[in-house]
Amino acid sequence: MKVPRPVIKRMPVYYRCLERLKNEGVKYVSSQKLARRLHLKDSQIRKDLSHFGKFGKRGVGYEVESLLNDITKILGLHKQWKVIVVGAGNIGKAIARFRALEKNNFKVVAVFDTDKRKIGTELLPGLKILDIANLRDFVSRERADLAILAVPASSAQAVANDLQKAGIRGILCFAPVTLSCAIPVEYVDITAFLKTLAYSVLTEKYNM
Amino acid sequence: MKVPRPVIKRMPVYYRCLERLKNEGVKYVSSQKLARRLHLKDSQIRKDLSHFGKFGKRGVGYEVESLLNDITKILGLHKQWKVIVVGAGNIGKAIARFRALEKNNFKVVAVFDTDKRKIGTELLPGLKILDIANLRDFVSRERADLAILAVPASSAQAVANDLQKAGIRGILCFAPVTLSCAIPVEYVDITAFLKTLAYSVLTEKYNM
DNA sequence: AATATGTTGTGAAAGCTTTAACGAAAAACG
DNA sequence: CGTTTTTCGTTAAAGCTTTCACAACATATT
Repeated sequence: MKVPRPVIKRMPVYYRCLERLKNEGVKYVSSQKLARRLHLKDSQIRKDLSHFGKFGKRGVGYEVESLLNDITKILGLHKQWKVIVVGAGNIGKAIARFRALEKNNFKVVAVFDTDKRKIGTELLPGLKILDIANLRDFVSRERADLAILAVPASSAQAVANDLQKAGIRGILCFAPVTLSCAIPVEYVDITAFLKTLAYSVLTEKYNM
Repeated sequence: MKVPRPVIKRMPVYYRCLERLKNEGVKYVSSQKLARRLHLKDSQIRKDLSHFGKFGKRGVGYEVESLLNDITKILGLHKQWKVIVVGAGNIGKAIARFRALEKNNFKVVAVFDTDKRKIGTELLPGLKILDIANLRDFVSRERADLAILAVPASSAQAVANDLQKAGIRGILCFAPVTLSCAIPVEYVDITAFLKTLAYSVLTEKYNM
């Protein structure tokens, strides 16, 4: 039975909130307390979780650590995902060096670029920029799971095609394009977020 | 009359598609052709645009350049937005140097950090990292519009409070937290996107 | 042991978004 | 010049998501 996309988009939000509660030493939390922290309705949190099972205890709430474990399993974060970064521009390099990925069990195993001057550069100990010509070989040999696509819009579709042929299972696309792919794709268009934000600022009650 | 959020999130997608069509020299485009490019329904595109006015010509379609101009106005991209970046870690630096922002009329006017070793460093010609102690002064003096928040989760709310007091009008938050703010906030949690993607990969038909 | 308080999971209702369907307008064509 | 083709803008229907409301259970209290 298919889980609605809005629910799936909220699961990582629950995850990070529970992680924080765990660090704060909180043992139990109710849907109401979670809702207050996240600016959501308690009923929504309960309904969301109900798509995956029964995790709470009536009269008590949810055990923080155990719910966190359950969500970890739901999102597939209990095993490590092998991630490659394609494109070593500003964004690509930043993502490759970004420690939060590894903390969340996403391991960047390689970075690729076309630029001869960049190839060979070491971004982190043991993480050199590789020639994009070796992309397909690498992906199929190393069985990489996910690709972070940080190349110019003009080459994004071509790279996506290669990635698919090489057996990549999902793409996180930073290029400002809509891809045609048979595998799951998530889009992160940073300027699009700013545009949405600009619109919100202009149409806010007190600014009109 | 309020425009639904899903519509607003699609406007930048139309924008970038029209920009591309314009570069390709296309003069007119129908909702059907746009829909095919974007993997949407033509009726959705027409309905979306109808929230803002009438832009098409029956039997013909939309004039690419004029629709692009109209969407530019709708999103408020005809005037330049002054943007500051708070946090000069991997993400903050990458965003500050990211050329696509300026191309879309978002001008990064300052970058802030707490780290004494970073303060004074020049990220781009004329763009030095400033001391976060000067954040409030700078924002109110220079009338910055938007802030890109790329600080650790633990300090994000405190910085957001300062930004609000200083008169910032919107926040693009890369920190993995839910902020409590009276101004518009957009969230870009990169690890959350990867988590959503991981879930999609696991639940795809052909992987189950 | 009975009562009070708190909280989940869920079925039904309300609210919202997408899709379909079609009249109206514009151009193309014979 | 009338007919055909194309495509928009819009109304209504279908589909989806959120919220409400409450029974069922759990614990605490007297």
